[in-house]
Amino acid sequence: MTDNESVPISKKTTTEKPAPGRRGELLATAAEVFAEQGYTATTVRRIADAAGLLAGSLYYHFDSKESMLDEILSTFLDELWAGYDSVLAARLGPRETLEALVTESFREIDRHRAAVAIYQREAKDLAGRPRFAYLADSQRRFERAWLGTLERGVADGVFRADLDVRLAYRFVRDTVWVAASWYRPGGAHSPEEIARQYLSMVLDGIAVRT
Amino acid sequence: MTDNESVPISKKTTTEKPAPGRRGELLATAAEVFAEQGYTATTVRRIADAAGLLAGSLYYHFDSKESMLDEILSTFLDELWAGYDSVLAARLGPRETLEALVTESFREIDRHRAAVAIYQREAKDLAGRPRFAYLADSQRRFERAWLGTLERGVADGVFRADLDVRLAYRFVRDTVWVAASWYRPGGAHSPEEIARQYLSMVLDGIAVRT
DNA sequence: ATCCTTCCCTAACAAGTGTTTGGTAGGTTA
DNA sequence: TAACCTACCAAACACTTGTTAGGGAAGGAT
Repeated sequence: MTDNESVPISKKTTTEKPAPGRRGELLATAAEVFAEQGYTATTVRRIADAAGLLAGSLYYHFDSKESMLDEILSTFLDELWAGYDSVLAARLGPRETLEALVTESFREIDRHRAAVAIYQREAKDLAGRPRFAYLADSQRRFERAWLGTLERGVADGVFRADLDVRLAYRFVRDTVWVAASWYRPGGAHSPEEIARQYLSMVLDGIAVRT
Repeated sequence: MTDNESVPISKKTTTEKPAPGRRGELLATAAEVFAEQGYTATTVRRIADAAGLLAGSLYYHFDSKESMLDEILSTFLDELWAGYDSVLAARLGPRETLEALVTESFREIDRHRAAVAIYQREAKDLAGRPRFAYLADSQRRFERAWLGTLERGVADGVFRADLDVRLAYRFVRDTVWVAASWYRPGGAHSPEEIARQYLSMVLDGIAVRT
């Protein structure tokens, strides 16, 4: 069911974000380890190992293990919503909006692969805690954006009306974001190419038209 | 067609598996907690709490926490492959095989929701450990079944040839199994109904045909 | 009445957890 | 030169983790 392309943890080969200073480097390393092993399964000693320092030294840069996770997720979500908002602000038609959202999503996966993987794994549990309330907020905004686009498309007659819209929403949402679990930046396909193929499947299906 | 293979109705309120005796009850409870919080994040004391006994008492029934996970996953996979194999043995056409596999998958999600969720979350990490080598085996069989069906369909001209088959495989696979993260048995839709709608989207797309 | 099986409890163990404290080497600034 | 800041280490802290050992209550079988 799931792929098993485990990548050995290296010290500095992260293709991740342009990190400002040491703090950013450590965050990128932590994100990589979190994504690979899960948040709770990851010990601060493991992060320190991967970063080349001792566990206690991490606390010079961060308050706690949880605050690392917090900063990783909130940074990602800020950038995600910057992209989404500019798409939504363009007020395109439903189909064009969907296409733009999907493409933007794959670009985010390309840039924040680790953060997306962490989000996928842990968001459901974390959303309950007060500190991570913004995750639940984000989920609601997310649903409004996608579900609204789908409903508008059904009303305009560009999306099929014989489908459960809510089911279609989860379908589209999941198909896009689970890609973070197998996607590796610098692979065979660019984010835009993957988005194009995904959109082709979601919009027109994989069956030959008769 | 409907398998009324006389499954003994347990007196517990869990809609999960038919549990033989106390051991099965405990396994079902553990699966529920694992699915909710993740395996490593779950303490044996938490499982014991949910089951109404003390942590140490679990070790009368099981060797270790890991063996609980093992039994949950292997039991699920055994049943999954029983279903898949009978589908594959029927040697239907590519499209019919795909439909049958998807439908069977949603039935498995319906019956083993917790186990599927655990599998989704942890399989990637576990597959490396020798004890869970069967997870990697299962992944390979899985890929062969789905990818083979898709390739056969392309060769037969029933599936589109202009798509990356490997991408399509991951697309179909993921769309089906991530449903375990939101599906709740006894909800508005039956497994068969969800399968029908998913298949409609995967095969024909969500866009209106022009 | 005795034995045996099933099931659980109490109490502890060693290892690992996130985190704190005090110290220090090296570069930058005053 | 002296003071200061950055980035780290070494060593410990209180706590939680999975797990074990020994014992006992209930009930059916002999």
